[in-house]
Amino acid sequence: MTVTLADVAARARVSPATVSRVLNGNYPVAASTRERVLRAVDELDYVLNGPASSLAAATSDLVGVLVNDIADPFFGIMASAAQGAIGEVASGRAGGEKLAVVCNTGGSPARELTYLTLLQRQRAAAVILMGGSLEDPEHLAATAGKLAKLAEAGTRVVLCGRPPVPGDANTAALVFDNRTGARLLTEHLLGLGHRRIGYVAGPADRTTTRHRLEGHRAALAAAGVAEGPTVHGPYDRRSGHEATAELLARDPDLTAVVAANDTVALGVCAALRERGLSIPDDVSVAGFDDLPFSVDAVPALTTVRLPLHDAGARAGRLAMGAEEPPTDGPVAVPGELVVRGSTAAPRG
Amino acid sequence: MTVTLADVAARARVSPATVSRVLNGNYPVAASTRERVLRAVDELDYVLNGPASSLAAATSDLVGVLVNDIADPFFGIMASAAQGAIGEVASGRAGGEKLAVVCNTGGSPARELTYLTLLQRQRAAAVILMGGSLEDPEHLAATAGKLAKLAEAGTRVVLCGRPPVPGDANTAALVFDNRTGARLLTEHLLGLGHRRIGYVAGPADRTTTRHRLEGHRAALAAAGVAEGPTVHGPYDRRSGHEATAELLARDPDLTAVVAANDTVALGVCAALRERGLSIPDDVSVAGFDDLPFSVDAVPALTTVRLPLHDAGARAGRLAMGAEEPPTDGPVAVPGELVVRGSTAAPRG
DNA sequence: TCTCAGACAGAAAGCGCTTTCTATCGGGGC
DNA sequence: GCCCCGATAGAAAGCGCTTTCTGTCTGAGA
Repeated sequence: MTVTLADVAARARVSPATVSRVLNGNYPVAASTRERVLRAVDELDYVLNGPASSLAAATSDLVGVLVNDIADPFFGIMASAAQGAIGEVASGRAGGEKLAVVCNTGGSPARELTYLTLLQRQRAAAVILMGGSLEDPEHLAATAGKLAKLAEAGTRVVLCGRPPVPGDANTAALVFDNRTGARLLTEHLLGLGHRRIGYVAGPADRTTTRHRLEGHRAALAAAGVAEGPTVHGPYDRRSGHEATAELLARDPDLTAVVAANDTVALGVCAALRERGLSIPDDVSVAGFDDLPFSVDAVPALTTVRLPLHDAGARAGRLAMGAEEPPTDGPVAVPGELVVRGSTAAPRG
Repeated sequence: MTVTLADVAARARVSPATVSRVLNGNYPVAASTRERVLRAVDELDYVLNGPASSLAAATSDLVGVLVNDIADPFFGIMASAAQGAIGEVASGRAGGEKLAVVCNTGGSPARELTYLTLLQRQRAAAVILMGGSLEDPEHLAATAGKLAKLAEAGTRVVLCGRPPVPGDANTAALVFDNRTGARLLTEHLLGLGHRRIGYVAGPADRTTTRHRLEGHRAALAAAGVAEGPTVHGPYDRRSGHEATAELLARDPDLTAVVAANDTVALGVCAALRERGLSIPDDVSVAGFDDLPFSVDAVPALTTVRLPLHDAGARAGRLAMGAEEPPTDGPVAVPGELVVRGSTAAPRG
């Protein structure tokens, strides 16, 4: 029925071992033999049996990329960059074709663990975890345990945009400097003269949420300005939309709103407009991430640009072992303040 | 080193066969035995060896979802829905845990084929191809061949938003009715009184592009209105931005622009604004897909809503065999015209 | 009491590949 | 002319699981 290595070997009049060696290219094979084998492979339309190969070699060519929300371009961009980098590295290695796949956890710790187990089952070559994590100690411990098991089994683990596991110095980590980015953003607002700043934060128990909030508060504290109202919600536009009403109810004299990210900011803008408030004349709005649509918002969004593409690509290379991770802790990826039309000095 | 089935068997004082049966739940095992096995699994922290299992069973628990661009929410939403549905169906079956993974082809035919081969290697349980395909006969034939091979090997193949392979009646297919959607949209514009309508199309050789363009032209033809300028480009905002200049150069008196999709429409809006043209007073703009950000554009985008989530979920169920595909051709998924602020009657 | 069906459990044969460990074959060095 | 080495190729032993084929044992029916 299906063509096997043995069939190819028979056709090429060599042993299965030789065919395997030709296909994996890690053992000297005479050019003429190689050619004969390759021809047989072609003629028989042979496709390697992945599971058999993985079983025998005790490793597979799967690389898993876990993301919190695949429908969010924030993750899409990073994942895409990682896949691209992985493909690029793989194409330069004989028989190194990797199956880079992205798994959508939907932000659920349970699904994250499930995916990790599934990848562990497959003896994945590498796993990249993208995006902030839940700060629940139990889940953190469970994840750390899984990652340790994976690493132990030879799977390369890379964190991208997620704080390193404490005490685990040997998994590569890329972390966005959310704190500094948020601080710069709030400083910008303070510099414009804003003193009543509302904040629409992400889910309360996520690292990203906390870090951005901390940066925001640090800026406020440094300037001696009191913290305005803060509302937590998911990282989506609806959250921004709903939170705005709450923010305004708590402080009707708000002159600026900082959102957890650009998507949320869009919701904030919509809600503000619905109430007849103009941006930035009545209220300034700022986002975070600088996703592609942010420049097209009206007015264009002031935000903090994160080098999503670069970070994803780097994570991909790290996962392929094509780049050495720094030995002294995680790589800090800085964000860059991008000032656009959605922020301005508050009305006289 | 690593714990194997045999270790678990030894610990539970049963044969490996029994452990396997407990884990796969498809053979009667006494409750007490089952419990003993499960405990052993737990105590030893056993993780099934996927490759070994797949090899022996000649099938794996991988489900591949191929998308053209993972950074585009259009695909993200569908992929997310599909993964969700797959997870849901899987959780209802003992040992039916599936590893739903999304693969990003970047619209490249070569990568599409590569992924298909990789998935074939893994003996994937199912493959879902999302989004329109290239219309190159050679690539079409290559893809059709691969899909036939996959189906033959027992992999379930589902097309979502991609026209069925001619002559292949047994792979399930969900197709968006892009033609009708596009026709409705252009009819809406015509109804408002527009007679000079520019069109920013997607890449020339894609099915989606062609179908939308055909619907647009059909509406024009039915109304006896001459076709305005048309420019092709990728499905991104930049394309819309650049195409707008071209469109305006070809016909400075354009009163409306139809874009290939919402993302492109955003680019069109930006370009129009940069030239000091107001939307919809000077020029009406329409998109397609109704992605989440479209309602937040200013003005909100008139577009054609595609039930991306539903379609993705359905594709997922089809891939799991949890829903029977219709025997009489593909399922046509209709789009719904959504009229918002970006379109209005042309100026006097 | 004896038989037999039904419910479980075990033995063992692979699944298709990788990878040591062994040949085998020409040559160059002495 | 002999020995040893480098370059290739083959033999064969698994990798860890699934599954068919056989039991074994229990209780119901006769």
